[in-house]
Amino acid sequence: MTVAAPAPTRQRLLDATGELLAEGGYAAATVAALTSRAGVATGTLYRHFSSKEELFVEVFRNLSGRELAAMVDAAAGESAPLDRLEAAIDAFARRALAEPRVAWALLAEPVDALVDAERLEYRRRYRDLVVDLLEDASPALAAAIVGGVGEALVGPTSQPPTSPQERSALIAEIKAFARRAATP
Amino acid sequence: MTVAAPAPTRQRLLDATGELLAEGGYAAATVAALTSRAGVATGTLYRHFSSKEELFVEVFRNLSGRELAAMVDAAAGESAPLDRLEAAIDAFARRALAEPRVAWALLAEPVDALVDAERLEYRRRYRDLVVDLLEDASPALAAAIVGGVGEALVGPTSQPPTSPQERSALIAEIKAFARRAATP
DNA sequence: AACGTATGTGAATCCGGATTCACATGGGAG
DNA sequence: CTCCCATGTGAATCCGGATTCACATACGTT
Repeated sequence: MTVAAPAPTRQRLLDATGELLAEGGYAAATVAALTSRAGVATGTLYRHFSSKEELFVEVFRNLSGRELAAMVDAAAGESAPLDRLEAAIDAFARRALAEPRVAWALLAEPVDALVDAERLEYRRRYRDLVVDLLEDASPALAAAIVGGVGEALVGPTSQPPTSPQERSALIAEIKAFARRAATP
Repeated sequence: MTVAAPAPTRQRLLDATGELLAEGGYAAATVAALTSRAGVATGTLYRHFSSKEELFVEVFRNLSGRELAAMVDAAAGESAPLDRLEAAIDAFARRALAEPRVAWALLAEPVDALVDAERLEYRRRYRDLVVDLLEDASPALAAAIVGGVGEALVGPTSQPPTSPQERSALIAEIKAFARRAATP
């Protein structure tokens, strides 16, 4: 007796939106484009979500949750605080470089108010994760580490994706940065 | 010989936009609002700028240039690389905390494409300034330092403005962070 | 004075994309 | 068999803010 099993259509809308996001960011995910990719009419969106924004929020939440989980997971394998931080950053960096468009959409790309609020929430979680991994680091320091990793990786000044070697070098450098910053 | 001529219209438009920006961000600076504050009709904007975006770009450029200049200036008083970095960050942080709305508008607030491009440019300059102050630090490290300082100061996770003491403590913590991160 | 150019005006218009709604359709309940 | 509700459709509509443009006005030039 499955209660509220998500209608296939609903899931197709979520999937289509995620795909469009990964390809061309929020700008590419218009109602016309995403309903068409999901194989439904525009009006159908509103049978499952009260607005486009709400659909976006759900997609955003799913994607962000996955990233956070991957970091927590990676950190679980280590026991020393600095090693945990490094493991989490390693996971984050690898994933971000593998799917740069998604990373950009989650961390920095301009969107509407509701999604922005959601992003705020997730930034806080990243920060709190760092506070946690380092066993009660100050929030400001944790924020600086999160911001530093983010900027170096997907910030507007970061170089476009690199060759495998350069990629490894970048990740190593970012981890070294974080370790120094976190070392009292 | 004109004496104390009233600010020309073009300048009044720039000023009005800057004020609105400092008060309510880009969202508050609609064409209707800013022309009204400047005391002219909407159409007048287009006698001096080819579009609203261009007006914004000019305002943005002025404000950002001022910030960058303040940092360069502050750094000029020091001779050791780490001291120069610290002085520049100190100047940046004090100004950002004094005018948080402006700092947010310059560093992070979502806007349109043209302004975004300008912001990109200025982020690079901040980064390059750090590369320079540290005498050829790697761009990635410089970006991480810039990102870290920015996030801790005006990022979405940073606490709202604090009391004078808390403010000093935050600045001190950020400087310490940058110093550690920049120390080989 | 007559003309030309720069500047100002603001209601009308445009514009792109989200949202609505009158009209299907299908399948389960009574 | 009929009714009802959930779901689907897509053209029409709405919406908010930027942009245009026909009509002043001021002032310098000839």
